[in-house]
Parts: sequence; structure tokens; C-alpha cells
Amino acid sequence: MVTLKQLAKELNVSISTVSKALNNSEEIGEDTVRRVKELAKLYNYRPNKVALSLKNNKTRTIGVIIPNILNRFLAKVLFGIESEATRQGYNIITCISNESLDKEKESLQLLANGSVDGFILSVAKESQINNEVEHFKRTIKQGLPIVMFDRVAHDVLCDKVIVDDFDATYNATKSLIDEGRKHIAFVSNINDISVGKLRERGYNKAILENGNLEPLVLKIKNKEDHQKKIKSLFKKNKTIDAIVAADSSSGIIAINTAVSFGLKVPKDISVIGFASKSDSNHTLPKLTTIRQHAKAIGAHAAELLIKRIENTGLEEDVKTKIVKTSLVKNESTL
Amino acid sequence: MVTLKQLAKELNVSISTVSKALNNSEEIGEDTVRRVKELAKLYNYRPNKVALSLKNNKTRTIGVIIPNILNRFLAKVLFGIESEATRQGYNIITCISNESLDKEKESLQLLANGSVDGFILSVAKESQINNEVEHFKRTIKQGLPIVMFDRVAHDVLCDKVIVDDFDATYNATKSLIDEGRKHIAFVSNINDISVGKLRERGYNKAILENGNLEPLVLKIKNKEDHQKKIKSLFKKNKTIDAIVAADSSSGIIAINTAVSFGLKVPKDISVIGFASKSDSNHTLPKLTTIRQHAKAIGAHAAELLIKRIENTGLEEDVKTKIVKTSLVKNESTL
DNA sequence: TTTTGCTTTATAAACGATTCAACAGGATAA
DNA sequence: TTATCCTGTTGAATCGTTTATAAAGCAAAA
Repeated sequence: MVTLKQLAKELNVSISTVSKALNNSEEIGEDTVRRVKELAKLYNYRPNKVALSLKNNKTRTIGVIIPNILNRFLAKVLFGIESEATRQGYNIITCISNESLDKEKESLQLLANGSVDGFILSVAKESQINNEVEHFKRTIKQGLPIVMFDRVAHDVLCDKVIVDDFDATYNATKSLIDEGRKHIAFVSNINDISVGKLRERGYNKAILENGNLEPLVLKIKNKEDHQKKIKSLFKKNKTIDAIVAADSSSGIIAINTAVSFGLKVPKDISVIGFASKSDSNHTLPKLTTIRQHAKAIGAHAAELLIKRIENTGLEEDVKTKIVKTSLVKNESTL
Repeated sequence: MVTLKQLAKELNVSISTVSKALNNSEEIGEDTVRRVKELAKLYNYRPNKVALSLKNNKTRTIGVIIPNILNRFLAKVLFGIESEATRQGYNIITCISNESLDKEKESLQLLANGSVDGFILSVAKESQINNEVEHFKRTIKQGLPIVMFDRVAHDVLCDKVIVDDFDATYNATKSLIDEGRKHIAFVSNINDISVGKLRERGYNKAILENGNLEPLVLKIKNKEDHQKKIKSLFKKNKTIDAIVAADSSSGIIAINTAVSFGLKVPKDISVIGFASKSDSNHTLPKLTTIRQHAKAIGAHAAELLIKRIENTGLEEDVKTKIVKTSLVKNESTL
């Protein structure tokens, strides 16, 4: 990589002259500017990012800590973050916490040494279960802003981007009631995280509001055989005529299980689930889904963080942005 | 963030004394070392990463350019890269090329300014179609090593990690022949990339080796309705009794379509596809899959790159590592 | 002639760390 | 007494930038 020093030497001028010439400073003579720019172009000179970061005490880099990259929703949020960050001239350093509290702590520590200007993260399952938030607070106190998305820690004062989980399942359940469904079950594989609990509450509210219905909730633990549990739900409850799934896997498995049991979807049974577009297009019939607009969530998070990074001093109040879900009617509902 | 300077001032010693004390230098007196370490701990001092990078001309950061983060395989490779990189004390900066040549070029350019020590990437679709490789060569000439995985550019001299795509479909097809299948179709949604072509050739070879069989290939373009195309394949070819799918979507859709047509899987028809574990567990029956060991691929790529970064000078010959697939028999084959 | 002002370029400091070279000051050897 | 050797510490250079300050050269004004 060429440096200012090398250009300066070859041109027989000082380093500062070269720097100023490249930055179109008025101070430098036209002729010199031209000569400098020509040589810089020839050698494809780019200012060294690391040197700039040191000088400016800004890295234009965001640390992103994701619990699980194989989760389609989280992957898509990451995509949104990357897009918006790139658009604004920021890079992202990605760490995967693997749902582990220790890895999450470690990643924060490791990047809070000048590597990044701030963090975007979704809280690891283990951290949520243990309600551990000290590491977040410490990071913020160190002067590094955090934006949390989806799974957030309410006790931490920082910007947040969340989904209207409660309303989403409430509305989905209501739409099934409006279809005339009488035995609506709720299936969840994510009952240990905040988001999962909110979704269950939304379902419950819709069911209980209607005096004639009984809630029926199946909570599946991570280690259990997902297909088996759902199959036995169907076997034990022959009257089920609709399902609200709190996560992508549950929705897909539910629809496939129903079909394999010879049930007609959506004639005999309706299914609504949280899923990405591509996942919902893979089932047959195509799954009616609650779309979370993951990319937009990521973009909002990046936007909020960058704003905060660039407006330190202003100390604005923290914001919570709610990204509304939409119910996309496909073929698995009436 | 505390700096050496601040510690030095508070302790009334020089910066170099503090630095040496923290690095356990023999030169510094015991007592001083203790005092320095205590204060450093109190203030939670961490050496500034940016300053170190500038000094050492090494960032311990890897640039990763991924065509599409929503692809489960690529996401899992990223996971493998991240794990291995973290294990070796490296960070990763992730860029998403979105299958675009321009974005790929841009990302390389943008990070080749001292931000990273090298690159791991899978070639964007557009770059492969146009057979554009100059930007890779330029980067390598600049002194930044590249490791390519999965979709590689054969004309570029660099380390590579690939899958035995040809053998994978060859063996899968043969196993279907051994089951006694007579009408084996090949379905692909990725025919425009190198990997897809290799997979088709493996299938073709197995079919043609057996004198009695006819190849039947369905190539689906990205814009087409995936489900529709596969449905019409079934309708037009009632005798199909097995399917080899070149990509995850095709396999899943094929199995769901077969089931919805009332075919018994695997009694009437077998399906084999490339898929992740979780995707193959979502179909019913569970999809027999060609497993690519994506995480291992990522880990190998990171290992190769780090080795090359740390052994510059040695100028070893470039290596191509082939990670063998395995055929995991689930419930969609006999 | 001297002062003032303008244009253009150079010098130096700073960011935060490491490390080579220098240097006190006391102990030991010659 | 003087040279030599430790021990513990400090100063300065370096990485690649930017930028405030200094300065050089020259023309115009006083």
C-alpha cells in the first residue's frame, strides 16, 4: 500500500503538502495539486483506514452481535444492518454469541478496545434467561452506544428496535376467530425468550376475549423432537382447526404434519406462522405468515446507532422504534 | 477508554515504563510492575486495537464477502469462519455482495485500505456469469491474500476450499439407481453458477453410465415460480420415481409437491437434496440430504487464510482443500 | 528602505502503542 | 581512583494521517 510519505518523497514535497493537495486545500498551488493527484491516481493511493481511525478516534465500524446466524430472521436483520451501514460508509464487525452469555460478554469486551464506535445486538437466550444486563450497562458507561433489536433488555437504557409481537399474534388469532375457527392452538419453540412470551400473551388475549374459546398452548423445548411433539398434539386434539405458530419451524412443521395426516389445509385447518418469504413459499399450500420486516429492522437499528455515534454530546433521550408486522395471507388460511 | 498516557501521568512514571510493566518486561522493578498493574486493572485498561494495528501493520481482521446471507449454506459457512477466526483471535468484517459484481468490487476496494489482513469470499453470481476476475487478481497483487470457497474462480491463483459437487450428485444418483429407481429427474435452481453445473454433470454421468436410463433435467431460473415449475414437471412426467435436487429449495419443494400429489414418499418416489439439517427436518418425511459440512468449510477457509497471513514471506504454493459431502439417509429414500 | 500582506510550502504535534537506544546511579572489579 | 557492569527508568522513533503553526519568497504599500 502506498503512503503519503512515499508520494511526498517521489514528488519532492512535504507530506502535509501531499495530504492537503489530495484534500483539495486552497492553500496548495494548482500545479502542485495536479502533480500530486496524478501520482496518487497512478499508484491507486487510498488513505490508510487505521491511521485515520487513530487520528479521529472514530473507526466508522459497528460491532454486531447476533445470537444465531442460522436463524433466517436474524440473518435478514444482519442484511439490513449491513446495507444501511454500507450506505452510510460504515463497516460491520460481526460476532456470533451462539445464545451464550459468556460469548456475548467476551465479544463486547473484545471490541470495546477501540475496534468499533458502537454496537447493535439482539440479546442471547442465556442472558435473557438469567436476566443478566451488567455487561451492557458497562459498555454503555464506557462511552460505546448500543442499539438492541428484537430481543431487548428492558432494564438497559439504550435505543431499541422491536416488533409488535403482542399485537401480531393477537391480530393473527383474531383473524382465525373471524374465519370461524373454534379450536385454535398456539405452538411455540421459543418460550424462553422475551419475544416468545409476548407472542403467547397476544394469542391468549384474543382467545380469552372471546368467551367461547379455550386456549391450547404447546411449548416445545429446544432439545425435544419438534415433529414428534407436533404430531402428538394433533393426535391428542382431533378437534384443532387452526394453529398459530410463534416461530418459523413450528409453522412449517405444523402445516406439513397436517397435510401428512390427510387434513385439507385450509379447509379443515388453518395455519399462521412467523416466517420469511422464502420459507413460506416452500410449504404446500404456502404458509400464511406474519412478516416481521427483518431487513427494515436492521436498517432502523443501524440508522439509530449511527445517529447516536455522530451526535455524541447532544445526549438525546433513548428511542424505541416499533416496526409493525404485517399478516400476509397465503394459502394456509381461508 | 484509558490510555497508557493517563496511567503514566497518574503514576508519575513514563509511558514506556507503563507499557513494559504491563508486558511483564524484565527491565522494570517488581514494585513498579505491581503498582502499574493494579491501576491498569482498576481502570480496566485495554490496549487500543487501532494503535496496535497501525504499529504492527496487522489488523488481525479478516474481510468476508458473502453473496447472500439468507442462503443457509453461506450463513453456516460464515458461522464456521467466525468461530475459527475468533478462536485464533481474529475479527471478521462482513460484506454482502448480493450476487452483484459491482458490490463485490466495491467491498474489496473499500477494505483494501488497511482495514483487513486478507479476504475470504465466495464469488458473486454476476461475477461468475461474466467470468470477471481482475478485481481478485488486483487485490492479491496488492499483497492481500484471498481464500475462495464453494463458488471459486479457477483462473485466480489463491487458496480454495471446495465441495466435491460432482461426486456428491454422482453418488446420490447411483444410490437411487441401486434402489431400483428407473426415472430419476434432476432439478436445479442454480444452473448459472459453477457449483450447479458440476452437480448436473455428476448426475448425468451416473445416469449415462447405466445404459437403461434417460436423463431428465429441469432448470429453474431465479425469477420463475419455483413451485409451479416443479408441479408441472410432475404432471408432465408421471413415471418419475426419484429426484435429485441441486439446491435446498428444490429438494424441499419437490418433496412437498410429491406429498400433495398423493404420492407416497419414499414408496412411490425418492427425493435427495442438498440441505441443512434443520431444513431437512422440516419436511415430512424428513428429506434425505447431501450434507456439505458448511461449518467445516468456513473453518478451513479461515485456517488457510490465517496461515497465509502469518506466514507471508514463505510464499507457499496455493492449496485447494476439498471437503467431502456426506449422504445422510433420512426418510425420503428407501 | 522598511513594513505589510499574500501565496505557497514546510515543520511539528497529535492520536496510542511498542521498542530501541540512552542514561542515571549504585555496585563491583581492576 | 577509574573503568565496567547491572538495574531501573526515560526519551525518541515509528506506524500514516490531519492540521495548527511557522516560515519562506515575493509583491505591493508606506
